[in-house]
Amino acid sequence: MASIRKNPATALKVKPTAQPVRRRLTPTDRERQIVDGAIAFFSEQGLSGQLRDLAKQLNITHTLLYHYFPTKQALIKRVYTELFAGRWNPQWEYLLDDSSLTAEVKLTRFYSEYAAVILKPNWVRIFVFSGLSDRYITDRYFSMLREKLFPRLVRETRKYRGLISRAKPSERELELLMGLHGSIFYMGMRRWIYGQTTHNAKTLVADQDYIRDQVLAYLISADTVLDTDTTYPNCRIKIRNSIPLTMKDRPEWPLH
Amino acid sequence: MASIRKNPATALKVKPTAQPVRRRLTPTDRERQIVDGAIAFFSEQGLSGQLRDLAKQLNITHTLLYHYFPTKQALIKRVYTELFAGRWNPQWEYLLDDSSLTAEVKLTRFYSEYAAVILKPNWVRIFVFSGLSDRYITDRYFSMLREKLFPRLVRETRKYRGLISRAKPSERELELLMGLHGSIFYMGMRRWIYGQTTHNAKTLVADQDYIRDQVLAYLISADTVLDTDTTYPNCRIKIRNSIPLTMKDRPEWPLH
DNA sequence: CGCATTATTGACCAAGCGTTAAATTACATC
DNA sequence: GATGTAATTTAACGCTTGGTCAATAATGCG
Repeated sequence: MASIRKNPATALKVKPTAQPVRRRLTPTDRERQIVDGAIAFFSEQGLSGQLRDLAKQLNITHTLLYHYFPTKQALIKRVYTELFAGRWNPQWEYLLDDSSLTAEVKLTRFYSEYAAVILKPNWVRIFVFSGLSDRYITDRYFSMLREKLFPRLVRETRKYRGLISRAKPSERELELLMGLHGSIFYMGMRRWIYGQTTHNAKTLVADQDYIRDQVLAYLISADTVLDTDTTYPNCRIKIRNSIPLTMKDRPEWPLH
Repeated sequence: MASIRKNPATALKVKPTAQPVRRRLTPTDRERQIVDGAIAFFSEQGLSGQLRDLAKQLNITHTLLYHYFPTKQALIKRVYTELFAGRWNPQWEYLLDDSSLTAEVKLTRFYSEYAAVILKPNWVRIFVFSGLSDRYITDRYFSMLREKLFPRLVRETRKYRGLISRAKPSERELELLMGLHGSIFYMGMRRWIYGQTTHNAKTLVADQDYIRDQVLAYLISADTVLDTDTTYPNCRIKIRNSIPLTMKDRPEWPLH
């Protein structure tokens, strides 16, 4: 009896009859079920998914949703906070501040753990859905990254390059860093938005190798690329003049 | 008279009165106007944007859309082909095959031109919209890239590294390459989905510098990183054992 | 058991959707 | 200027949407 109340979901599964006599959960359980269901539902259907479909998926009527959330927006906002807020691990900041570790180790370790948290279908899809609509979550999230993450990464990159500047990160340093950050987020894009790679047991291991590659690529190139000038407009990197960027001077090739 | 028929749009603009007596375009012009408007509209509102709003934006009734496109899906499909098909420049393949240019030059030049084509709000947003919905366009597009672009880039990367292998690109080579590709696409994400950077006159120039940085970062690191093993599962890169990837062994830090 | 509480539901609404068909009206041609 | 063609609009349908509210029934408690 008590077990039924504590875990109604499993209690239901032992009754395979088609009769849907599954009602009156405790408010806490029902709300939990709704939020979890909403996360899965919206990440699949997008934020414009219909409440009736979500309710059907939960085996309840859509009106019950309004008993727990006054409006659809409120439910979405709840999904946001549930999925994004509180998933930032404060220990990451201490990890990146740990002076006993090298930059390679810190960046690789951080991005491995970070990727394990964010590279999930719900996270990636709802994040992008938000970016495409009102940017409610993306705006908040990036301001958090700009405050807590990017400065630390730039600092570590400088340390790796042998610099000890405390100056504000230059546009160029940040842009190069966004290359690393983007290349890792792009893993999630390919996997959960473009549906390209299959996610099997070996994936997690391969992810760490991939991330290490990308981190090393970033650090190595930061050492080389950034050692020329500080800002883009006056970039004097030597290859600049050797690469004609327009196609005008290229002769007409025969087409297929 | 004839000029009015040939370019009704401009003829309308000289009449600033609020009276909307702008009707009866030639079918070609109207269809053109609808398609262009739909591209702008759907990239803004998403593919679930309402036809009535699109029509209002075009100063026509939404039913007129059905005179030119039998269904909304047909209009969307038209937007797809208009926006993505035919924007791949065949000359890019010749550029990448040109044996008189170095890999740095070719990759930088290619990605600069490529970015100028795809890093536009319509392109990026509709592309991602498609990936989130039925993947109609993204599937086709990536299979095109896999056929025409990625093999060439891997080949050039090998040439840059001093290799002359004609072997099928390894998973690791491709993954590292996706880092480059993703870092450039991520420019579009940040700009047109996250709405982060403002697009001013200097942006195009800065883009080229950014792309050059990313290409160099990729090539430099490919030379270093890939010079260890060929596949991820057996990667023997020395840093591997020196980076403990889990946080378990890290002592508990004091939280804020 | 009986009662009060409240989780849950069914019926309903107004607005908005894609879509269709018929009615209008702008224009080319004679 | 009259006429036929067809571009365009008006009107309307059936359906779905987010949201409301009174009615219902499952549960805890005395």
